[in-house]
Amino acid sequence: MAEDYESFKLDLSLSKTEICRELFRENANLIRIKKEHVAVGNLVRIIDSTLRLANGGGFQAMSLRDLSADCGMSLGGLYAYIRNKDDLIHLIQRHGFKLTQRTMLRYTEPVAEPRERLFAAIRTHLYLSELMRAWFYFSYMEAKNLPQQEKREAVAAELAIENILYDIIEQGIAAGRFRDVNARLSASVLKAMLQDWYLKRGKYRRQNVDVDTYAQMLREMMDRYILA
Amino acid sequence: MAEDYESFKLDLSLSKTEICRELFRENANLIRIKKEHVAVGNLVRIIDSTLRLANGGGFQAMSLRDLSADCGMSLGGLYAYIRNKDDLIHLIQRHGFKLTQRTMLRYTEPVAEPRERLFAAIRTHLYLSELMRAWFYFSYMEAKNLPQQEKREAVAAELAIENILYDIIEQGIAAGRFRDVNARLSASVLKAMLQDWYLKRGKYRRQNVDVDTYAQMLREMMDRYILA
DNA sequence: GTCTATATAGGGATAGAC
DNA sequence: GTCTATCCCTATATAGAC
Repeated sequence: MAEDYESFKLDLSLSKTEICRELFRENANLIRIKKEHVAVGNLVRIIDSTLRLANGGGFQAMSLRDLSADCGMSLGGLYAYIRNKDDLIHLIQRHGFKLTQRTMLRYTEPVAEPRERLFAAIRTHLYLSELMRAWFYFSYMEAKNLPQQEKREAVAAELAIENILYDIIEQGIAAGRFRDVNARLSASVLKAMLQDWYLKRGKYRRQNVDVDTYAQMLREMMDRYILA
Repeated sequence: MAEDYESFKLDLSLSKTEICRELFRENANLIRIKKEHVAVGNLVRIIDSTLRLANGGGFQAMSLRDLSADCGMSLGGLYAYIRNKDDLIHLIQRHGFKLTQRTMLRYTEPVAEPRERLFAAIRTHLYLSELMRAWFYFSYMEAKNLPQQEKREAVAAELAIENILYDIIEQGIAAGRFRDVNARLSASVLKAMLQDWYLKRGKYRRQNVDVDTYAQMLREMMDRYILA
């Protein structure tokens, strides 16, 4: 994979428009607008505004009037893209998880050596969350406010990401490259450190820690903990 | 300090009533009820319900009508304890930070040896968050929904807790017991792992990981990362 | 496909009885 | 010190014009 964050960005070349285009195609049944170029352009603004407003004061506190004002669309117009307010969370979350899982696999599967593979996983997660900070933050913070069924989906999706880490660690242990640690628990605390990167972004900026520095820190931590 | 979680609980002997008694005394100017035994009893129920309801679906989504029904008090009666809904967050958060900081210092300051002192900090944080899980979870999740001024207070309070970890690590480096790591960054990621304990409590329960197992895991991680 | 106007419900907060 | 009744506002969601 790419050597640093800037190369990763170029390699992935993931624009807001492209993200929303895929999101539109996945949810064509739900969205009443049929012309792709119209729908995608509006979705970009709707989601952009949702993330900004909700990450500021919480999703519940953001009224659809606030949202429509911020994204430059009328209140009635919004309802051509969603059936109700909660659809917005679901839309954003589901696509985020899908994208994360796919990207994690794309950059880890080609790497055979366990230690490098784990590092690739660490970097991919950090890089992607750096690129889509607001998206990740929103998904994390609003997960608990979902209705039962969708909450379970969200928990399951989170677990799927964690399982990618778990599998790498297990594989490393089986290959004798890693010590015989508790792989599940190791994956969990690694995940906690990965998530802190987007949850406390401001703090790390104040510390002058950039994403590659943070990645190196986690690599060293895991190396020391886990290498045979 | 105590050897395990159960001994810690006995040593600290912190009941809901005692927590709310102190909270009442600190906020006597704000609370209109003057008889301590009356006020404390009601505060216990109010806060208990607030934590349960807000941790379920978010603080904004919890109406004061829900709250009054849950805690068995009338809507009008509630307003003798708070001036407005946001007071509830502030009340809970401020006292939580105070209690955490005091408890952390109480159990770490007597320990001179850096490695043991760091372990004492780890265990105290985990134990306290185990004892007051709902409280910690609430404080974390609702911090971002506070108005500017109070949000800054919350960030500062969080930093004060992190600084306790930072100071211990710095001290260990100065004493030559720890490697010359980035102390600030080390404290930050340690904090992330400590917080994951109360943020993902359900996950760890499903893994059959109890608080002392988790504490040992973090001790080993930090040992391997930081020992000279 | 997007708008304005509006229906309907439920929110926070207060007044004043007990 | 606690309750009931109520004020007033803003929320989500929809109807129907353009």
